[in-house]
Amino acid sequence: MNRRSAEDTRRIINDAALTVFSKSGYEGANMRMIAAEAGISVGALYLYHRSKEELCATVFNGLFKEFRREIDEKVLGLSDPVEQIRVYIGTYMEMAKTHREFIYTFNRERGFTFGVEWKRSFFAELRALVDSIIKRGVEQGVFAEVGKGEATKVLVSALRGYVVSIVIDPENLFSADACTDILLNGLIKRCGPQERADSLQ
Amino acid sequence: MNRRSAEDTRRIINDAALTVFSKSGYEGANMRMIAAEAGISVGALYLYHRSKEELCATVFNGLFKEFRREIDEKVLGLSDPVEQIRVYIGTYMEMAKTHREFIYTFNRERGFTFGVEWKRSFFAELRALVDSIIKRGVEQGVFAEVGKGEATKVLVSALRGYVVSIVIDPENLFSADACTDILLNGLIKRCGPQERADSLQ
DNA sequence: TCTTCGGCTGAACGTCTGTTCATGTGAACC
DNA sequence: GGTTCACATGAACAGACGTTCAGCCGAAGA
Repeated sequence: MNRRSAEDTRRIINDAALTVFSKSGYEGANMRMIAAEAGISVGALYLYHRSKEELCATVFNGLFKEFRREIDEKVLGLSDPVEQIRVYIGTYMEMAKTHREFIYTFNRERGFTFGVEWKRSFFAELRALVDSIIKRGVEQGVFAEVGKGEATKVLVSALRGYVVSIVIDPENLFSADACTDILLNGLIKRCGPQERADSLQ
Repeated sequence: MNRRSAEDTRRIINDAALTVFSKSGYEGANMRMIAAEAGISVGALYLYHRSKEELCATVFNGLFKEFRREIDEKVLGLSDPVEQIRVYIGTYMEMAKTHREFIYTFNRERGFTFGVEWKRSFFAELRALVDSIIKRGVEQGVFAEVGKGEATKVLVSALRGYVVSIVIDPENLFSADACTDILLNGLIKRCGPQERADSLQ
């Protein structure tokens, strides 16, 4: 039954691994589960990947690149910082919902310590992107300056918390519009002539 | 060497369990580690707790009560909603830093599925508290109304994301003041006569 | 001194894990 | 038909885990 090419098998394994890791986490998943999901033997996994770690790393790297590409594609073309923030938030939330568990797993899993370096650069890149958006907004006089990059961190944290909520507390999910509204306009009621920017509800 | 009373041993075990679970997570921790930390034998653990699950549940429940008590004590006495939000954020962040890993572990750990019910009620209670603060603020005309409880969810998520950052991305930590400022006043620059409320920087 | 008993020990057990390796299989070429 | 080779198998291994249990220890009462 060696119909399949090595290339096909590799893809099948990667897909199965993504499915299983997403459903069970890194430590919760085991090689037998992945093999079963791929309809393949345990031994075959080791023909394509040196170890569980390396398999997980491969899957993660693919997902990261996809995420980064999509965010860049949608955000970098826009010129209005307000719009950029809105789209960033929307895209992030969409991606998070699509890859729910895996993103969360890779954020958390203790056993997945080898990915630390990638995580750092991943977060750093995303933060740098948001940072540049906000900085430009400040220069244009649209955004207020809050601390040194503190606004970026709060925004990043809100989205990070959103991912957590997806997995463990769905009741806490909010809409992208509401999130954008609050981060842009704040909770305090504005009573001056200045209206809430882009009030969407 | 049976100097100690059962009560003392029970306390020693709970303390050790908190330490080990915090450091290694639920799945990462094992009974031998907890026994070693407590200076006790593995068997003794089972004289006081039926299983690893039950031990973790005990530790978690204690921490939850402490957390809830402290939040209530500091927030409920205040009358100004703005001040309540500020103190809530500050207290939450302080508690999170103190119990870093454990809070995060209990938020996440897949192996810790049995605590799901407690988690739900824990989150529900905290959300209800914030919700009531914001609702009162809206009634008093201090806060703008955003969706149905959406503001609460964004605030909760920002703090939840803060906890995540503590553990996996310390570079993303922000100050309580900055967080309060952004959630209250938003990112958009206010150019009317209305100043940023309680601007702290 | 002997018995009882609360408190404790840690080797042993069964199960599950990541990984290996001797072996099988079928297509493609000689 | 025979050989080669890429692809694949799954029983077996070594280690780690949660849990158990036969037994130890020292104080207190008889």
